[in-house]
Amino acid sequence: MQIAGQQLDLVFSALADPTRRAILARLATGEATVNELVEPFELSQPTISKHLKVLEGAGLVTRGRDAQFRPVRLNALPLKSAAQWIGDYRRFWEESFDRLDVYVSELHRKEQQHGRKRRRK
Amino acid sequence: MQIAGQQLDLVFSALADPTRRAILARLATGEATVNELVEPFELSQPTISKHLKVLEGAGLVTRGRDAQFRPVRLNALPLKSAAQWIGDYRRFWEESFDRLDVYVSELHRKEQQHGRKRRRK
DNA sequence: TCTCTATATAGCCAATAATGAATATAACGG
DNA sequence: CCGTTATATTCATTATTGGCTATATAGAGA
Repeated sequence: MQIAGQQLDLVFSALADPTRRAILARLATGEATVNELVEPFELSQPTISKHLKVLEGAGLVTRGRDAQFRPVRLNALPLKSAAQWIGDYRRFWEESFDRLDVYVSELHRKEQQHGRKRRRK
Repeated sequence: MQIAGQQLDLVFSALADPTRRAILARLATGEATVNELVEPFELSQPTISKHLKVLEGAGLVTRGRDAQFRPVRLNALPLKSAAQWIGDYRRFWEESFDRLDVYVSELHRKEQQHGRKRRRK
């Protein structure tokens, strides 16, 4: 989990920034140069380059080379792992399972209350 | 996107830590007290409490009250938004679309090369 | 009330991350 | 070779994070 988890660390933390998510959204419409990615934002070019480095570190984009251009391309594969991880929790948000779960575990908790108090360190 | 995006910021950055993901995994088996969550880790209780605060801030867990216990419960709903966001990219990782896409956009890029050079600031 | 137990808060530290300004590199066009 | 464009790197600054220890609070139970 530590070894495989590192990939998830990188992906999730890359996704935790709205600028980076916007960059990915833009790349979903096709590859772009750095300057094309700078334009829509009020951020400086170095700032965007840095965000791109983070995305690249997470494997979410790849860079090409074309003269002085370094076209940026979406690579969605790491999102698959993220989607799979989250997918394991789908049953917890689907159906009105949520409230039922709360209710059941509430009962369970109350049943265990006595045991809990007895728990030794 | 900024307003709705903040929720995603919180969720993704909460998920970006392996300890917090492990806590969620544990909670998927049922609610737990703070001390029960501390045990499996080599981390101090305050550290776990801090992680719980982050998870709570992202809406991923809720806290109850039961005497001196503050049972922690999974709330997977925010994961739904995260799953939806990621889901928009599914088509990019499914099929062997990836390599094809790269190839196509490579061609496209080369076709546009001349136009790119002419681009004015 | 006194003493456990469970949990939270505060304060501190080291490591990392984000931001902006300035500069460097790299490749084209002439 | 020169000038221009595209992008990266460097620095300095500041903010955030994750961990710790020590202490505080809150409730149970004797």
